[in-house]
Amino acid sequence: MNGSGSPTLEEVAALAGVSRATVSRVVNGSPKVLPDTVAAVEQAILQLGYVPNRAARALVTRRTDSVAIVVPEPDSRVFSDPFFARMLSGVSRTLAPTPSQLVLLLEPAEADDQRLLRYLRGGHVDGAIIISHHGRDNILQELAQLPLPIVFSARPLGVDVPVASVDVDNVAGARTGVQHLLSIGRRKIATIAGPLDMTAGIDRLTGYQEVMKEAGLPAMVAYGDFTPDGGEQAALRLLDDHPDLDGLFVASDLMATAALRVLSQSGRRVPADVAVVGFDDSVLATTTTPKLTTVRQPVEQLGSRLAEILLAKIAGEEHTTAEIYDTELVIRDSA
Amino acid sequence: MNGSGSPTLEEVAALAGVSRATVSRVVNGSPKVLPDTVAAVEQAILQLGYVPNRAARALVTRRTDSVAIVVPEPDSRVFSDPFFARMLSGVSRTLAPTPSQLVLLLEPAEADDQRLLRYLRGGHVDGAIIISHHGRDNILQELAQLPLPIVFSARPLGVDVPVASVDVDNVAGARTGVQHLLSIGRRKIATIAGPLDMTAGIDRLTGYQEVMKEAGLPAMVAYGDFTPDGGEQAALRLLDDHPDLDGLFVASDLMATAALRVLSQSGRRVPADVAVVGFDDSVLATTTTPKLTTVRQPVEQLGSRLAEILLAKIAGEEHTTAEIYDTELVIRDSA
DNA sequence: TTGTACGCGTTATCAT
DNA sequence: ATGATAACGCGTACAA
Repeated sequence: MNGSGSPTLEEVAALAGVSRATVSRVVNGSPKVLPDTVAAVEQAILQLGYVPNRAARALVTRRTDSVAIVVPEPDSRVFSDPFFARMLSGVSRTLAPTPSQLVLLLEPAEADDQRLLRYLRGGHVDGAIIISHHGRDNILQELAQLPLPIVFSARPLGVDVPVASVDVDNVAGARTGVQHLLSIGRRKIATIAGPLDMTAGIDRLTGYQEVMKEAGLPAMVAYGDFTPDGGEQAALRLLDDHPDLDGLFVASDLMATAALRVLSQSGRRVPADVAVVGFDDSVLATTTTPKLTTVRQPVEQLGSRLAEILLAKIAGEEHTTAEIYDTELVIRDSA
Repeated sequence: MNGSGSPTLEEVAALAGVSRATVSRVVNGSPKVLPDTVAAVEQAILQLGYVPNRAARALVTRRTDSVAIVVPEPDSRVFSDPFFARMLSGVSRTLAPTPSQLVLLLEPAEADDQRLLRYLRGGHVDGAIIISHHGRDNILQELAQLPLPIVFSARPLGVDVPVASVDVDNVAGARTGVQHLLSIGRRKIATIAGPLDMTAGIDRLTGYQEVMKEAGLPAMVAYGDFTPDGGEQAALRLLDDHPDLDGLFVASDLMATAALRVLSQSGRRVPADVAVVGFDDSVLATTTTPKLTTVRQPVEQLGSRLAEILLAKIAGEEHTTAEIYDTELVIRDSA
């Protein structure tokens, strides 16, 4: 026993009557150790409750067995959206059976980008997953160029080097949603789009615009910022400008919930007067009245895949492609 | 430069023309270093982009500068509730200015408790925050007895040793909510309680029962599991058993949203026919129709305080008391 | 004030 | 198959 209470390799070796090296081999599953020796060592490990010292190991292997999940967003919007928790859940699920631990790097207050970059460059983690929504400054570009395995949760805006990323097909998802509104007979279809400094905002708007154009219908757009407040403002503007609209495609469930409320308060029935389609299929979608018809993104799966790719990159594989996953229309009561 | 690309103390020393030890002193802010020397060293550090190797440092200091946030819940309910993200945000906020990193320990699949305990005992982190909702098995008891600074996010059920914990006054919060229903003239007040293996479930029910008893009114209770589905089932049962109820106190916003929907579908108007009060003040509360009146818990603050206490314990302070924070009634449209 | 020298617990190389 | 032994990068008595 050393001072800190944890037994060391040395002590296990002494108890098992072998050398440090042999114990190390057993711990790391080396094939060339006599079964008898293995048994003796394992017995000693059990008896002492030995746990390898990660710091010592990291020092020599130059691997930390930990990966970072980075949220380089100074504002707390990320947290109010259930999206983030689902992502985390997915990442964690594929990391669980590996030795890798999840280190959370958040930028809660004013952006101290240099600190973040220093940390990532300092060899404290083996790789990083970037959950970023905005193309803020050029932090994404700097992250992309780090000499460290990195994957992005969405095609990072304004980055001109090839990166690995995982995302849903936002354009196609939006198309599905708008087409559904068309298919149930709506013609005066407006959209509440997300901010244009996020790929999700841009692409979902594009999908809406494409379908409307193909149908020969005029586009009606208001912008929100993916928050309930933003959704509310946008919905009010829309009703003001186009009181006769009969369909509404909203770029996120969080904003859609607010829109539903605004519609209801304006005396409109959903879906009878105005049919509403959201985007995400978050927990929120089933808490509204009526339940929200929405475009589901498989967020947990994205997170899971993100982790898989990162692990592969850490293992040395090249990977600089954008993986795109399909969305799925979930029809409930609002459209 | 060594193989990994990061410069070492040695290289900084060479460039600055001093010894390793002196550089180390500068890095760690030792007071007795000549200003000139400090300047020279800092210049060298900057020039080389030196970052201390955390593994090497941890090896000798026996501190890891990282704390764990542990969610020993095998099911994913934690993630569907915005509560968790807010907690994380609070913890992260007070950790940000410190050197400590946040390590996330989740138990996504079947509980591998021993693995978790081994990890925590292995000196990989300096301390841990336990976010636990259930009194599952005796994992909490085992955690509480670990030779490691630990704080709990709520008074842990079934633990008979003194522990440090932070929570809101759930009894008082529930009382406030129910009293509000009384104050607006409701007399047939039911509750949707949480599960009785969580302190939040028990205490909020207690608060409800106390107030009802004091008012000489009969209690009407249905149980949910803090999910929307559970809330829906409970609401249906309640309406079935007590079709004439005019007030409803729901132990969580997530369940309350479902209850609102059930009430609406049953043809009842909220708050005209039935007034509803939730608990949490999560993002959900403003997404419903009508907006939810609810008992706010300062979740970010709890997380923040949790981190503060943990840091203090790591620094050597004793701390085994339960800190209780106040809730606040947020009156919106549902009651 | 600064430098020397040792030890932290592990892996990896090289003998045996 | 196993055992010495040398790194890994850093902090810190102890010396100077």
